[in-house]
Amino acid sequence: MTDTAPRPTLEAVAARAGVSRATVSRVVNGGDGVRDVLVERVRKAVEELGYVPNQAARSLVTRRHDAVAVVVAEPETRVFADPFFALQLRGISKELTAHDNQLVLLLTEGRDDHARVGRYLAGGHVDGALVFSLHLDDPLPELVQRAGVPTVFGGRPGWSGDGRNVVYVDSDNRGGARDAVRHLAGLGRTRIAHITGALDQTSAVDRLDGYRDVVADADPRLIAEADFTPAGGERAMRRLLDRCPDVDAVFAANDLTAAGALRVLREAGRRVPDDVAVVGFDDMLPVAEQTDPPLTTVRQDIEEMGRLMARLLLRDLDRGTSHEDAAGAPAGVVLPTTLVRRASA
Amino acid sequence: MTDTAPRPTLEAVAARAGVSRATVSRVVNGGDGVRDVLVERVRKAVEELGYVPNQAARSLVTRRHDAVAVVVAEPETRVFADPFFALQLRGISKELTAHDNQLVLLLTEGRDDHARVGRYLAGGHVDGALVFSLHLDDPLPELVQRAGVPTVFGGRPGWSGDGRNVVYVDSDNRGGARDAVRHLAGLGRTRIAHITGALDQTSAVDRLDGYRDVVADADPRLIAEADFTPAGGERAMRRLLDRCPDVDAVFAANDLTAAGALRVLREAGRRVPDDVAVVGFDDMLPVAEQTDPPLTTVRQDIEEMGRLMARLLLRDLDRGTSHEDAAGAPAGVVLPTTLVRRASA
DNA sequence: CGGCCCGGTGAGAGCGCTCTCTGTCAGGGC
DNA sequence: GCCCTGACAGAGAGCGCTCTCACCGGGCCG
Repeated sequence: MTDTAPRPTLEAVAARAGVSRATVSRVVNGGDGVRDVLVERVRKAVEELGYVPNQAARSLVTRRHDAVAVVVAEPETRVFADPFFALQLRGISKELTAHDNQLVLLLTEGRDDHARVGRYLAGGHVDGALVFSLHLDDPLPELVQRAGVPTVFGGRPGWSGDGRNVVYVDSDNRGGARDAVRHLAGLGRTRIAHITGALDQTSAVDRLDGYRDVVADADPRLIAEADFTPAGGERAMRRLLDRCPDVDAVFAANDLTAAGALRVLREAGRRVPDDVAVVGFDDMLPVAEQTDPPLTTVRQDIEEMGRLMARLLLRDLDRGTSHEDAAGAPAGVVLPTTLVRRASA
Repeated sequence: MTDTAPRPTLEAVAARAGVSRATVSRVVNGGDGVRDVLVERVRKAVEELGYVPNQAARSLVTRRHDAVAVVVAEPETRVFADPFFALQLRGISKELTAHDNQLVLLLTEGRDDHARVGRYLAGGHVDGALVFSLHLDDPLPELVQRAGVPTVFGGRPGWSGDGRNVVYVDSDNRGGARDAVRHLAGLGRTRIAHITGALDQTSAVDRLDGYRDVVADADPRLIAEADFTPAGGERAMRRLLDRCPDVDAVFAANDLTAAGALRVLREAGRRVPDDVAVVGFDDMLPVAEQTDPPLTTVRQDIEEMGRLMARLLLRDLDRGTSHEDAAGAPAGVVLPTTLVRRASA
């Protein structure tokens, strides 16, 4: 019962339409150079038989798969703790779908898995790859590049790509950080602290750089290193309060960290934003809106990032193995951020 | 330079090893019935040439793809607002990877997209599908079933599957809800309210049923309908406070809703848990741990759900088109939940 | 009026693999 | 010594599609 009726082939459609296989193929693939009468006849036959081309057979000869791999390194990290990834994926999916490409998801689980991913990509199962790799020392980018698959990275990879130009899409972490700190300064704050993210990630480094751009002469004690987690934020805030009791503003590397800081400030009896103003980063909604007070933060258009990554990759694929246009192609695209004002600053 | 060197074929490996294509094929696919000497020779040739089988060619003849589609309906909803989906995906990915299957992600964007998904599944590009569909009236499950692809659903679908047995994996929403309410009762609370989730989703219905199991004679005014959002939780809590000022406990259908309720309670000057105890559902970490006070809630093993879905599907695929074993196969697998005690109840 | 060109069509050769079927050789039973 | 058997190896026929190339006829140029 469940037996799948043998799927109709090109041959079957050709027979029914009274034409050759070649003609059916032409019609199915756009129908250029075929008389309208025949196009119509073929279309009808396709319809009646419920013909769907066999992708495997097609790929075998075209060497195209119309499929793109999305590689996410070490999902145990931050990636999975917030909707960031899901949103990006959605952007990617939309763009790929619009161009009739499939999305093959590859989640890596620890170092051993890298080899598997490398093998898969080198195996030529997909036309290109979209790679998310957070850590500076991650071997994945290089591995992917070596596999010879056209690739676009999500976030600036901490890797220069031995000569080849690395294409990536990132948020303007540095600019966003600058905006956040300037906002704080504009509020008249003079002792502005920064709780960093995990500094083995470019986003954290860039945000720190942005902070420094504005507070060039920052008291080094005003910078506390953390790791993008709430607990890390708490610890950092305690340290900060301890060594600089006069701190009157905090720019946290992300919302989770800011939430932790907020809690410590409340415990310490500091009023937010009156005594200490706080700004986060990400605009991670379930958190930013739920904190007390709601968090002023820097928003990035995450879905658009995903979309752009896909668009960049597809463009590359379209013009073949991105030959000598290295000079012209933009290596990195940086998306703007916006400051979202809520109650915390 | 970027030109991919022509990938070695079976033929090439055969030539190098001095055997026939058939023998290489046998070795690559397990190597049964081939003398050890030859196996070794072939292995060496494969290694030296860096041979990777062409999946397209293989699929063409085996009609197997070793790929599974994961279909997520309408990611605009709750699915994408929390790490739920990401965790499930991770479980699925782990299981699929362990069995050398690829994960093709299909996100649907509105109704029109259903057709696309149906076409894709019917097109025989994947061996099976894992489908997440939240809403009772979602046409997707039926569509997928009609496509004739072996399928496992995530969450109990609100659809009986005209005769065929629908396989799904779900959390014990009803049992978890019972535990939550019993916990509240055990605390001596007598006016226990329930803020429901969106009742067009089976999870919300099941949780409501669980509540009713324990508070059989519940005052109907103690039940306030919401929609799984924080804002909905706020509104529901206000209504509750309004019509039953003597409420001394609240079981919210999820953590987000509970967070909203918490805020309204604080505004209203009710102390939690002293005046009103609150329990959530999901144990959605960024929220449950950040609320004030931290939320007592019902945890579900989300990653395991994903894993189990994949396992069930692969089992089905292994024994061919799940023929007449309908009677024996379990239609639904329900995973247990556990109550996580924090400060709110 | 003959040769040419050109849009439109069909024939056929693979793409790289699997799998059946045939062939071979060694060993054992009679 | 002959035949049968069993364990391996190889030959070859496709899987369903694309794409090149040959072919055919009609309009056009000379």
